[in-house]
Amino acid sequence: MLERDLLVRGATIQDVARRAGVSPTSVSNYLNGRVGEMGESTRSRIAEAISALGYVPSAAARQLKTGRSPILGLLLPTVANPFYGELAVAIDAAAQAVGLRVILCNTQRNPAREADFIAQLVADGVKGILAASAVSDTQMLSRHVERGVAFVLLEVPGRNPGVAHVDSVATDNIQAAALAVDHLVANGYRDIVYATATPLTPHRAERIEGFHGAMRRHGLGEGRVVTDEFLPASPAASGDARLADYGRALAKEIARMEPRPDAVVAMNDAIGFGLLAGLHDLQLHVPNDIAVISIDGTLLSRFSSPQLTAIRQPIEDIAAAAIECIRGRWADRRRSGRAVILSPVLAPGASVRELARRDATASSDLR
Amino acid sequence: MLERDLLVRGATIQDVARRAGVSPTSVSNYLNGRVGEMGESTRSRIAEAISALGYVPSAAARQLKTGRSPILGLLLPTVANPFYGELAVAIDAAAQAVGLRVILCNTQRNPAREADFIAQLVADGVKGILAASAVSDTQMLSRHVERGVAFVLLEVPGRNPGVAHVDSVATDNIQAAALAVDHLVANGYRDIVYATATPLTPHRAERIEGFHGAMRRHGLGEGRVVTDEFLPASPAASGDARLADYGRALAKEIARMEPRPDAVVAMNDAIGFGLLAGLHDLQLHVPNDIAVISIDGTLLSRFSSPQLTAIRQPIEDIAAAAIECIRGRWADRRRSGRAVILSPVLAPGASVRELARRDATASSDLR
DNA sequence: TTGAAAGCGCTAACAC
DNA sequence: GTGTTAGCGCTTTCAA
Repeated sequence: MLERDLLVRGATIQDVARRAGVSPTSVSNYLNGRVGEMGESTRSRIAEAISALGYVPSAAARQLKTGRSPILGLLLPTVANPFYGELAVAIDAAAQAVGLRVILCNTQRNPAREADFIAQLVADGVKGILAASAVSDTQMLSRHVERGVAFVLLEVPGRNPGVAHVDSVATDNIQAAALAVDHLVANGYRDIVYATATPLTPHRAERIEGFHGAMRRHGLGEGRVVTDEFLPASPAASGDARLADYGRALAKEIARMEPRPDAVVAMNDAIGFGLLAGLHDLQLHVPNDIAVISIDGTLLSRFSSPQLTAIRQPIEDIAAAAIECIRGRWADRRRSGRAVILSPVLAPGASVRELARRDATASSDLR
Repeated sequence: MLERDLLVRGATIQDVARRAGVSPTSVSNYLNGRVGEMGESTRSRIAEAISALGYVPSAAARQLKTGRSPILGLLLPTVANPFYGELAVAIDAAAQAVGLRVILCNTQRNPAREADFIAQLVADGVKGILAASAVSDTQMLSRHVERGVAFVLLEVPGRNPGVAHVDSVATDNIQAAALAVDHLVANGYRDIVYATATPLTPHRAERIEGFHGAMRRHGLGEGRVVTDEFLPASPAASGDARLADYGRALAKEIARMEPRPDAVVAMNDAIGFGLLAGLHDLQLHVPNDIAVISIDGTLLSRFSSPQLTAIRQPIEDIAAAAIECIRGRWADRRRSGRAVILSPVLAPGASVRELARRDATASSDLR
């Protein structure tokens, strides 16, 4: 009868204590790793009782008592977008590694959904929120921060979340675009254009800025930017499929330019993808007639033909830094806000012709 | 002082009751929608107090008391795979619609991770788990089911989860492959091959079965299957990128066949994608020289050039059915297990030449 | 080194 | 209609 009860309801810390012939306090100490000053026999009897009863501590009770929760909220536009999908996987893994779980919130870039999600998460007792979807309502943000919720803003443009005690982690967009240009210039390309979609979000604007800066630095002028102002603003949900079509349209525009550029930097993989398709339709060979390099370097860039050369965001590092920020703030709520800016890296593909393929292993062996 | 305390700690149901001049019971009733037999003034005073205090009920306390939790666990291989990404978005939306949240668990198809995730979820008090990653340990499964956790198995091959009181939702794989063949035959293609990757999981085997069946039904013999037995089993994590390369290799094999087939059905979008790339490399035009149709119909299929014609899994319906199953089982733990099999649909693209494009609107108007 | 007891915030009997 | 009360399972002083 009692056995049966335990089976259905689950054993409690009391049951374990009774079976081990100790007090609930000792079991609690055991569970929380305070085994240093505990008798050997006590410890082993507790261990036996726990496994015999199949005891699992109740997270709800623990949370009610401590006010802490091992669950994080992750807000992003949509994991159907491969970039955010990869980011979600990396964050899930980084969270797991330190015993945290992640609630997924696909906001579809809708501020109302975003606010709803945050309210729910807070009601659920979540004490850490990672937001890759721009949190627009800074008042609400700081209200939650006051109440002890740690926020990390991901992929925010600019270097400042604008709210006290909020951290941020982002890839250096300016550097990303610059790296793309550097790679092209290093391989003999000179007439480089930048292909971007509208609207020019701050995020996208930064990449353009990086492009112009790098071109100037190489003494190649400002550099031309190709964009299609006439494309109607796409509904957020289907935005991604649109971007590829859009890249295809941009390919036509680029092919018509006089003189025709010899390389193009794409705002992201989807645009790069579309460019590849469009250039192919126009019988232009990549990379012999024109090179393409894209920013982001998601899984998607591995699917194209030729495989896209890309500037890859360090997704794993972003994830690790974000989790680190959350835990740091839990440890010290009052520490000042920090902005972590990470460097992107070149992910070689086959859409840029390389002058000399340097043999990294050999040269480092020689030194 | 008290004000300040409320700000930091959050108001409780007691605070609300005191401010409204009623008992906690009434507030609880109000919160849980039992407002039918409640005085008008009581109700409005509670509402005022709640908003004045910014009161948010504690999910932990509620869960501790009721044993229920508004959070579901979602196990899948990885949301970096666009198919699972889309599935996750659909499930998140369906869950949101009925006030539930979703914890994301990327198992990478690793049984150990899977078991860990489930143990954690159960410890968190989660009472509903959706698993698109095959749950192999049926003993563990039924143990949790005994304790009141509702399970829904997603995309399981075959019609039977094999555990009592467990539901399943899946697309009809046999029908999916058959639909692909039907569409090709209806458009004049006869010599059709099926391109698949190894290992032949039950899931993949069903699609092959559907292919053979449809070919026979059309009097076209068994139909040939192309596969590359020599490809080493790929590590789960990078499996997706590999599949595209694999499709590219299969294209060569298909081009070499005597006689050369005029159409190919791809096991999934990634393979279809690779085929497109490989056929392009071989100077074969799609769909003029050879048609390609893929199964799944994810966002990915919209990115290719030409856009892939695909048999699309009804992802939104899968999500809705899954959430429905969970709630149904919560309502009646003892109801018998059910298997929901959903039909896929044709998603037209440009990789199959269509004999006659029928004008659906016109014909339906005439009838 | 271990135990007793209070209470986290909520819900659900059960009184009034 | 509304209020009183007893826990849900855990952690954490404080005592022994």
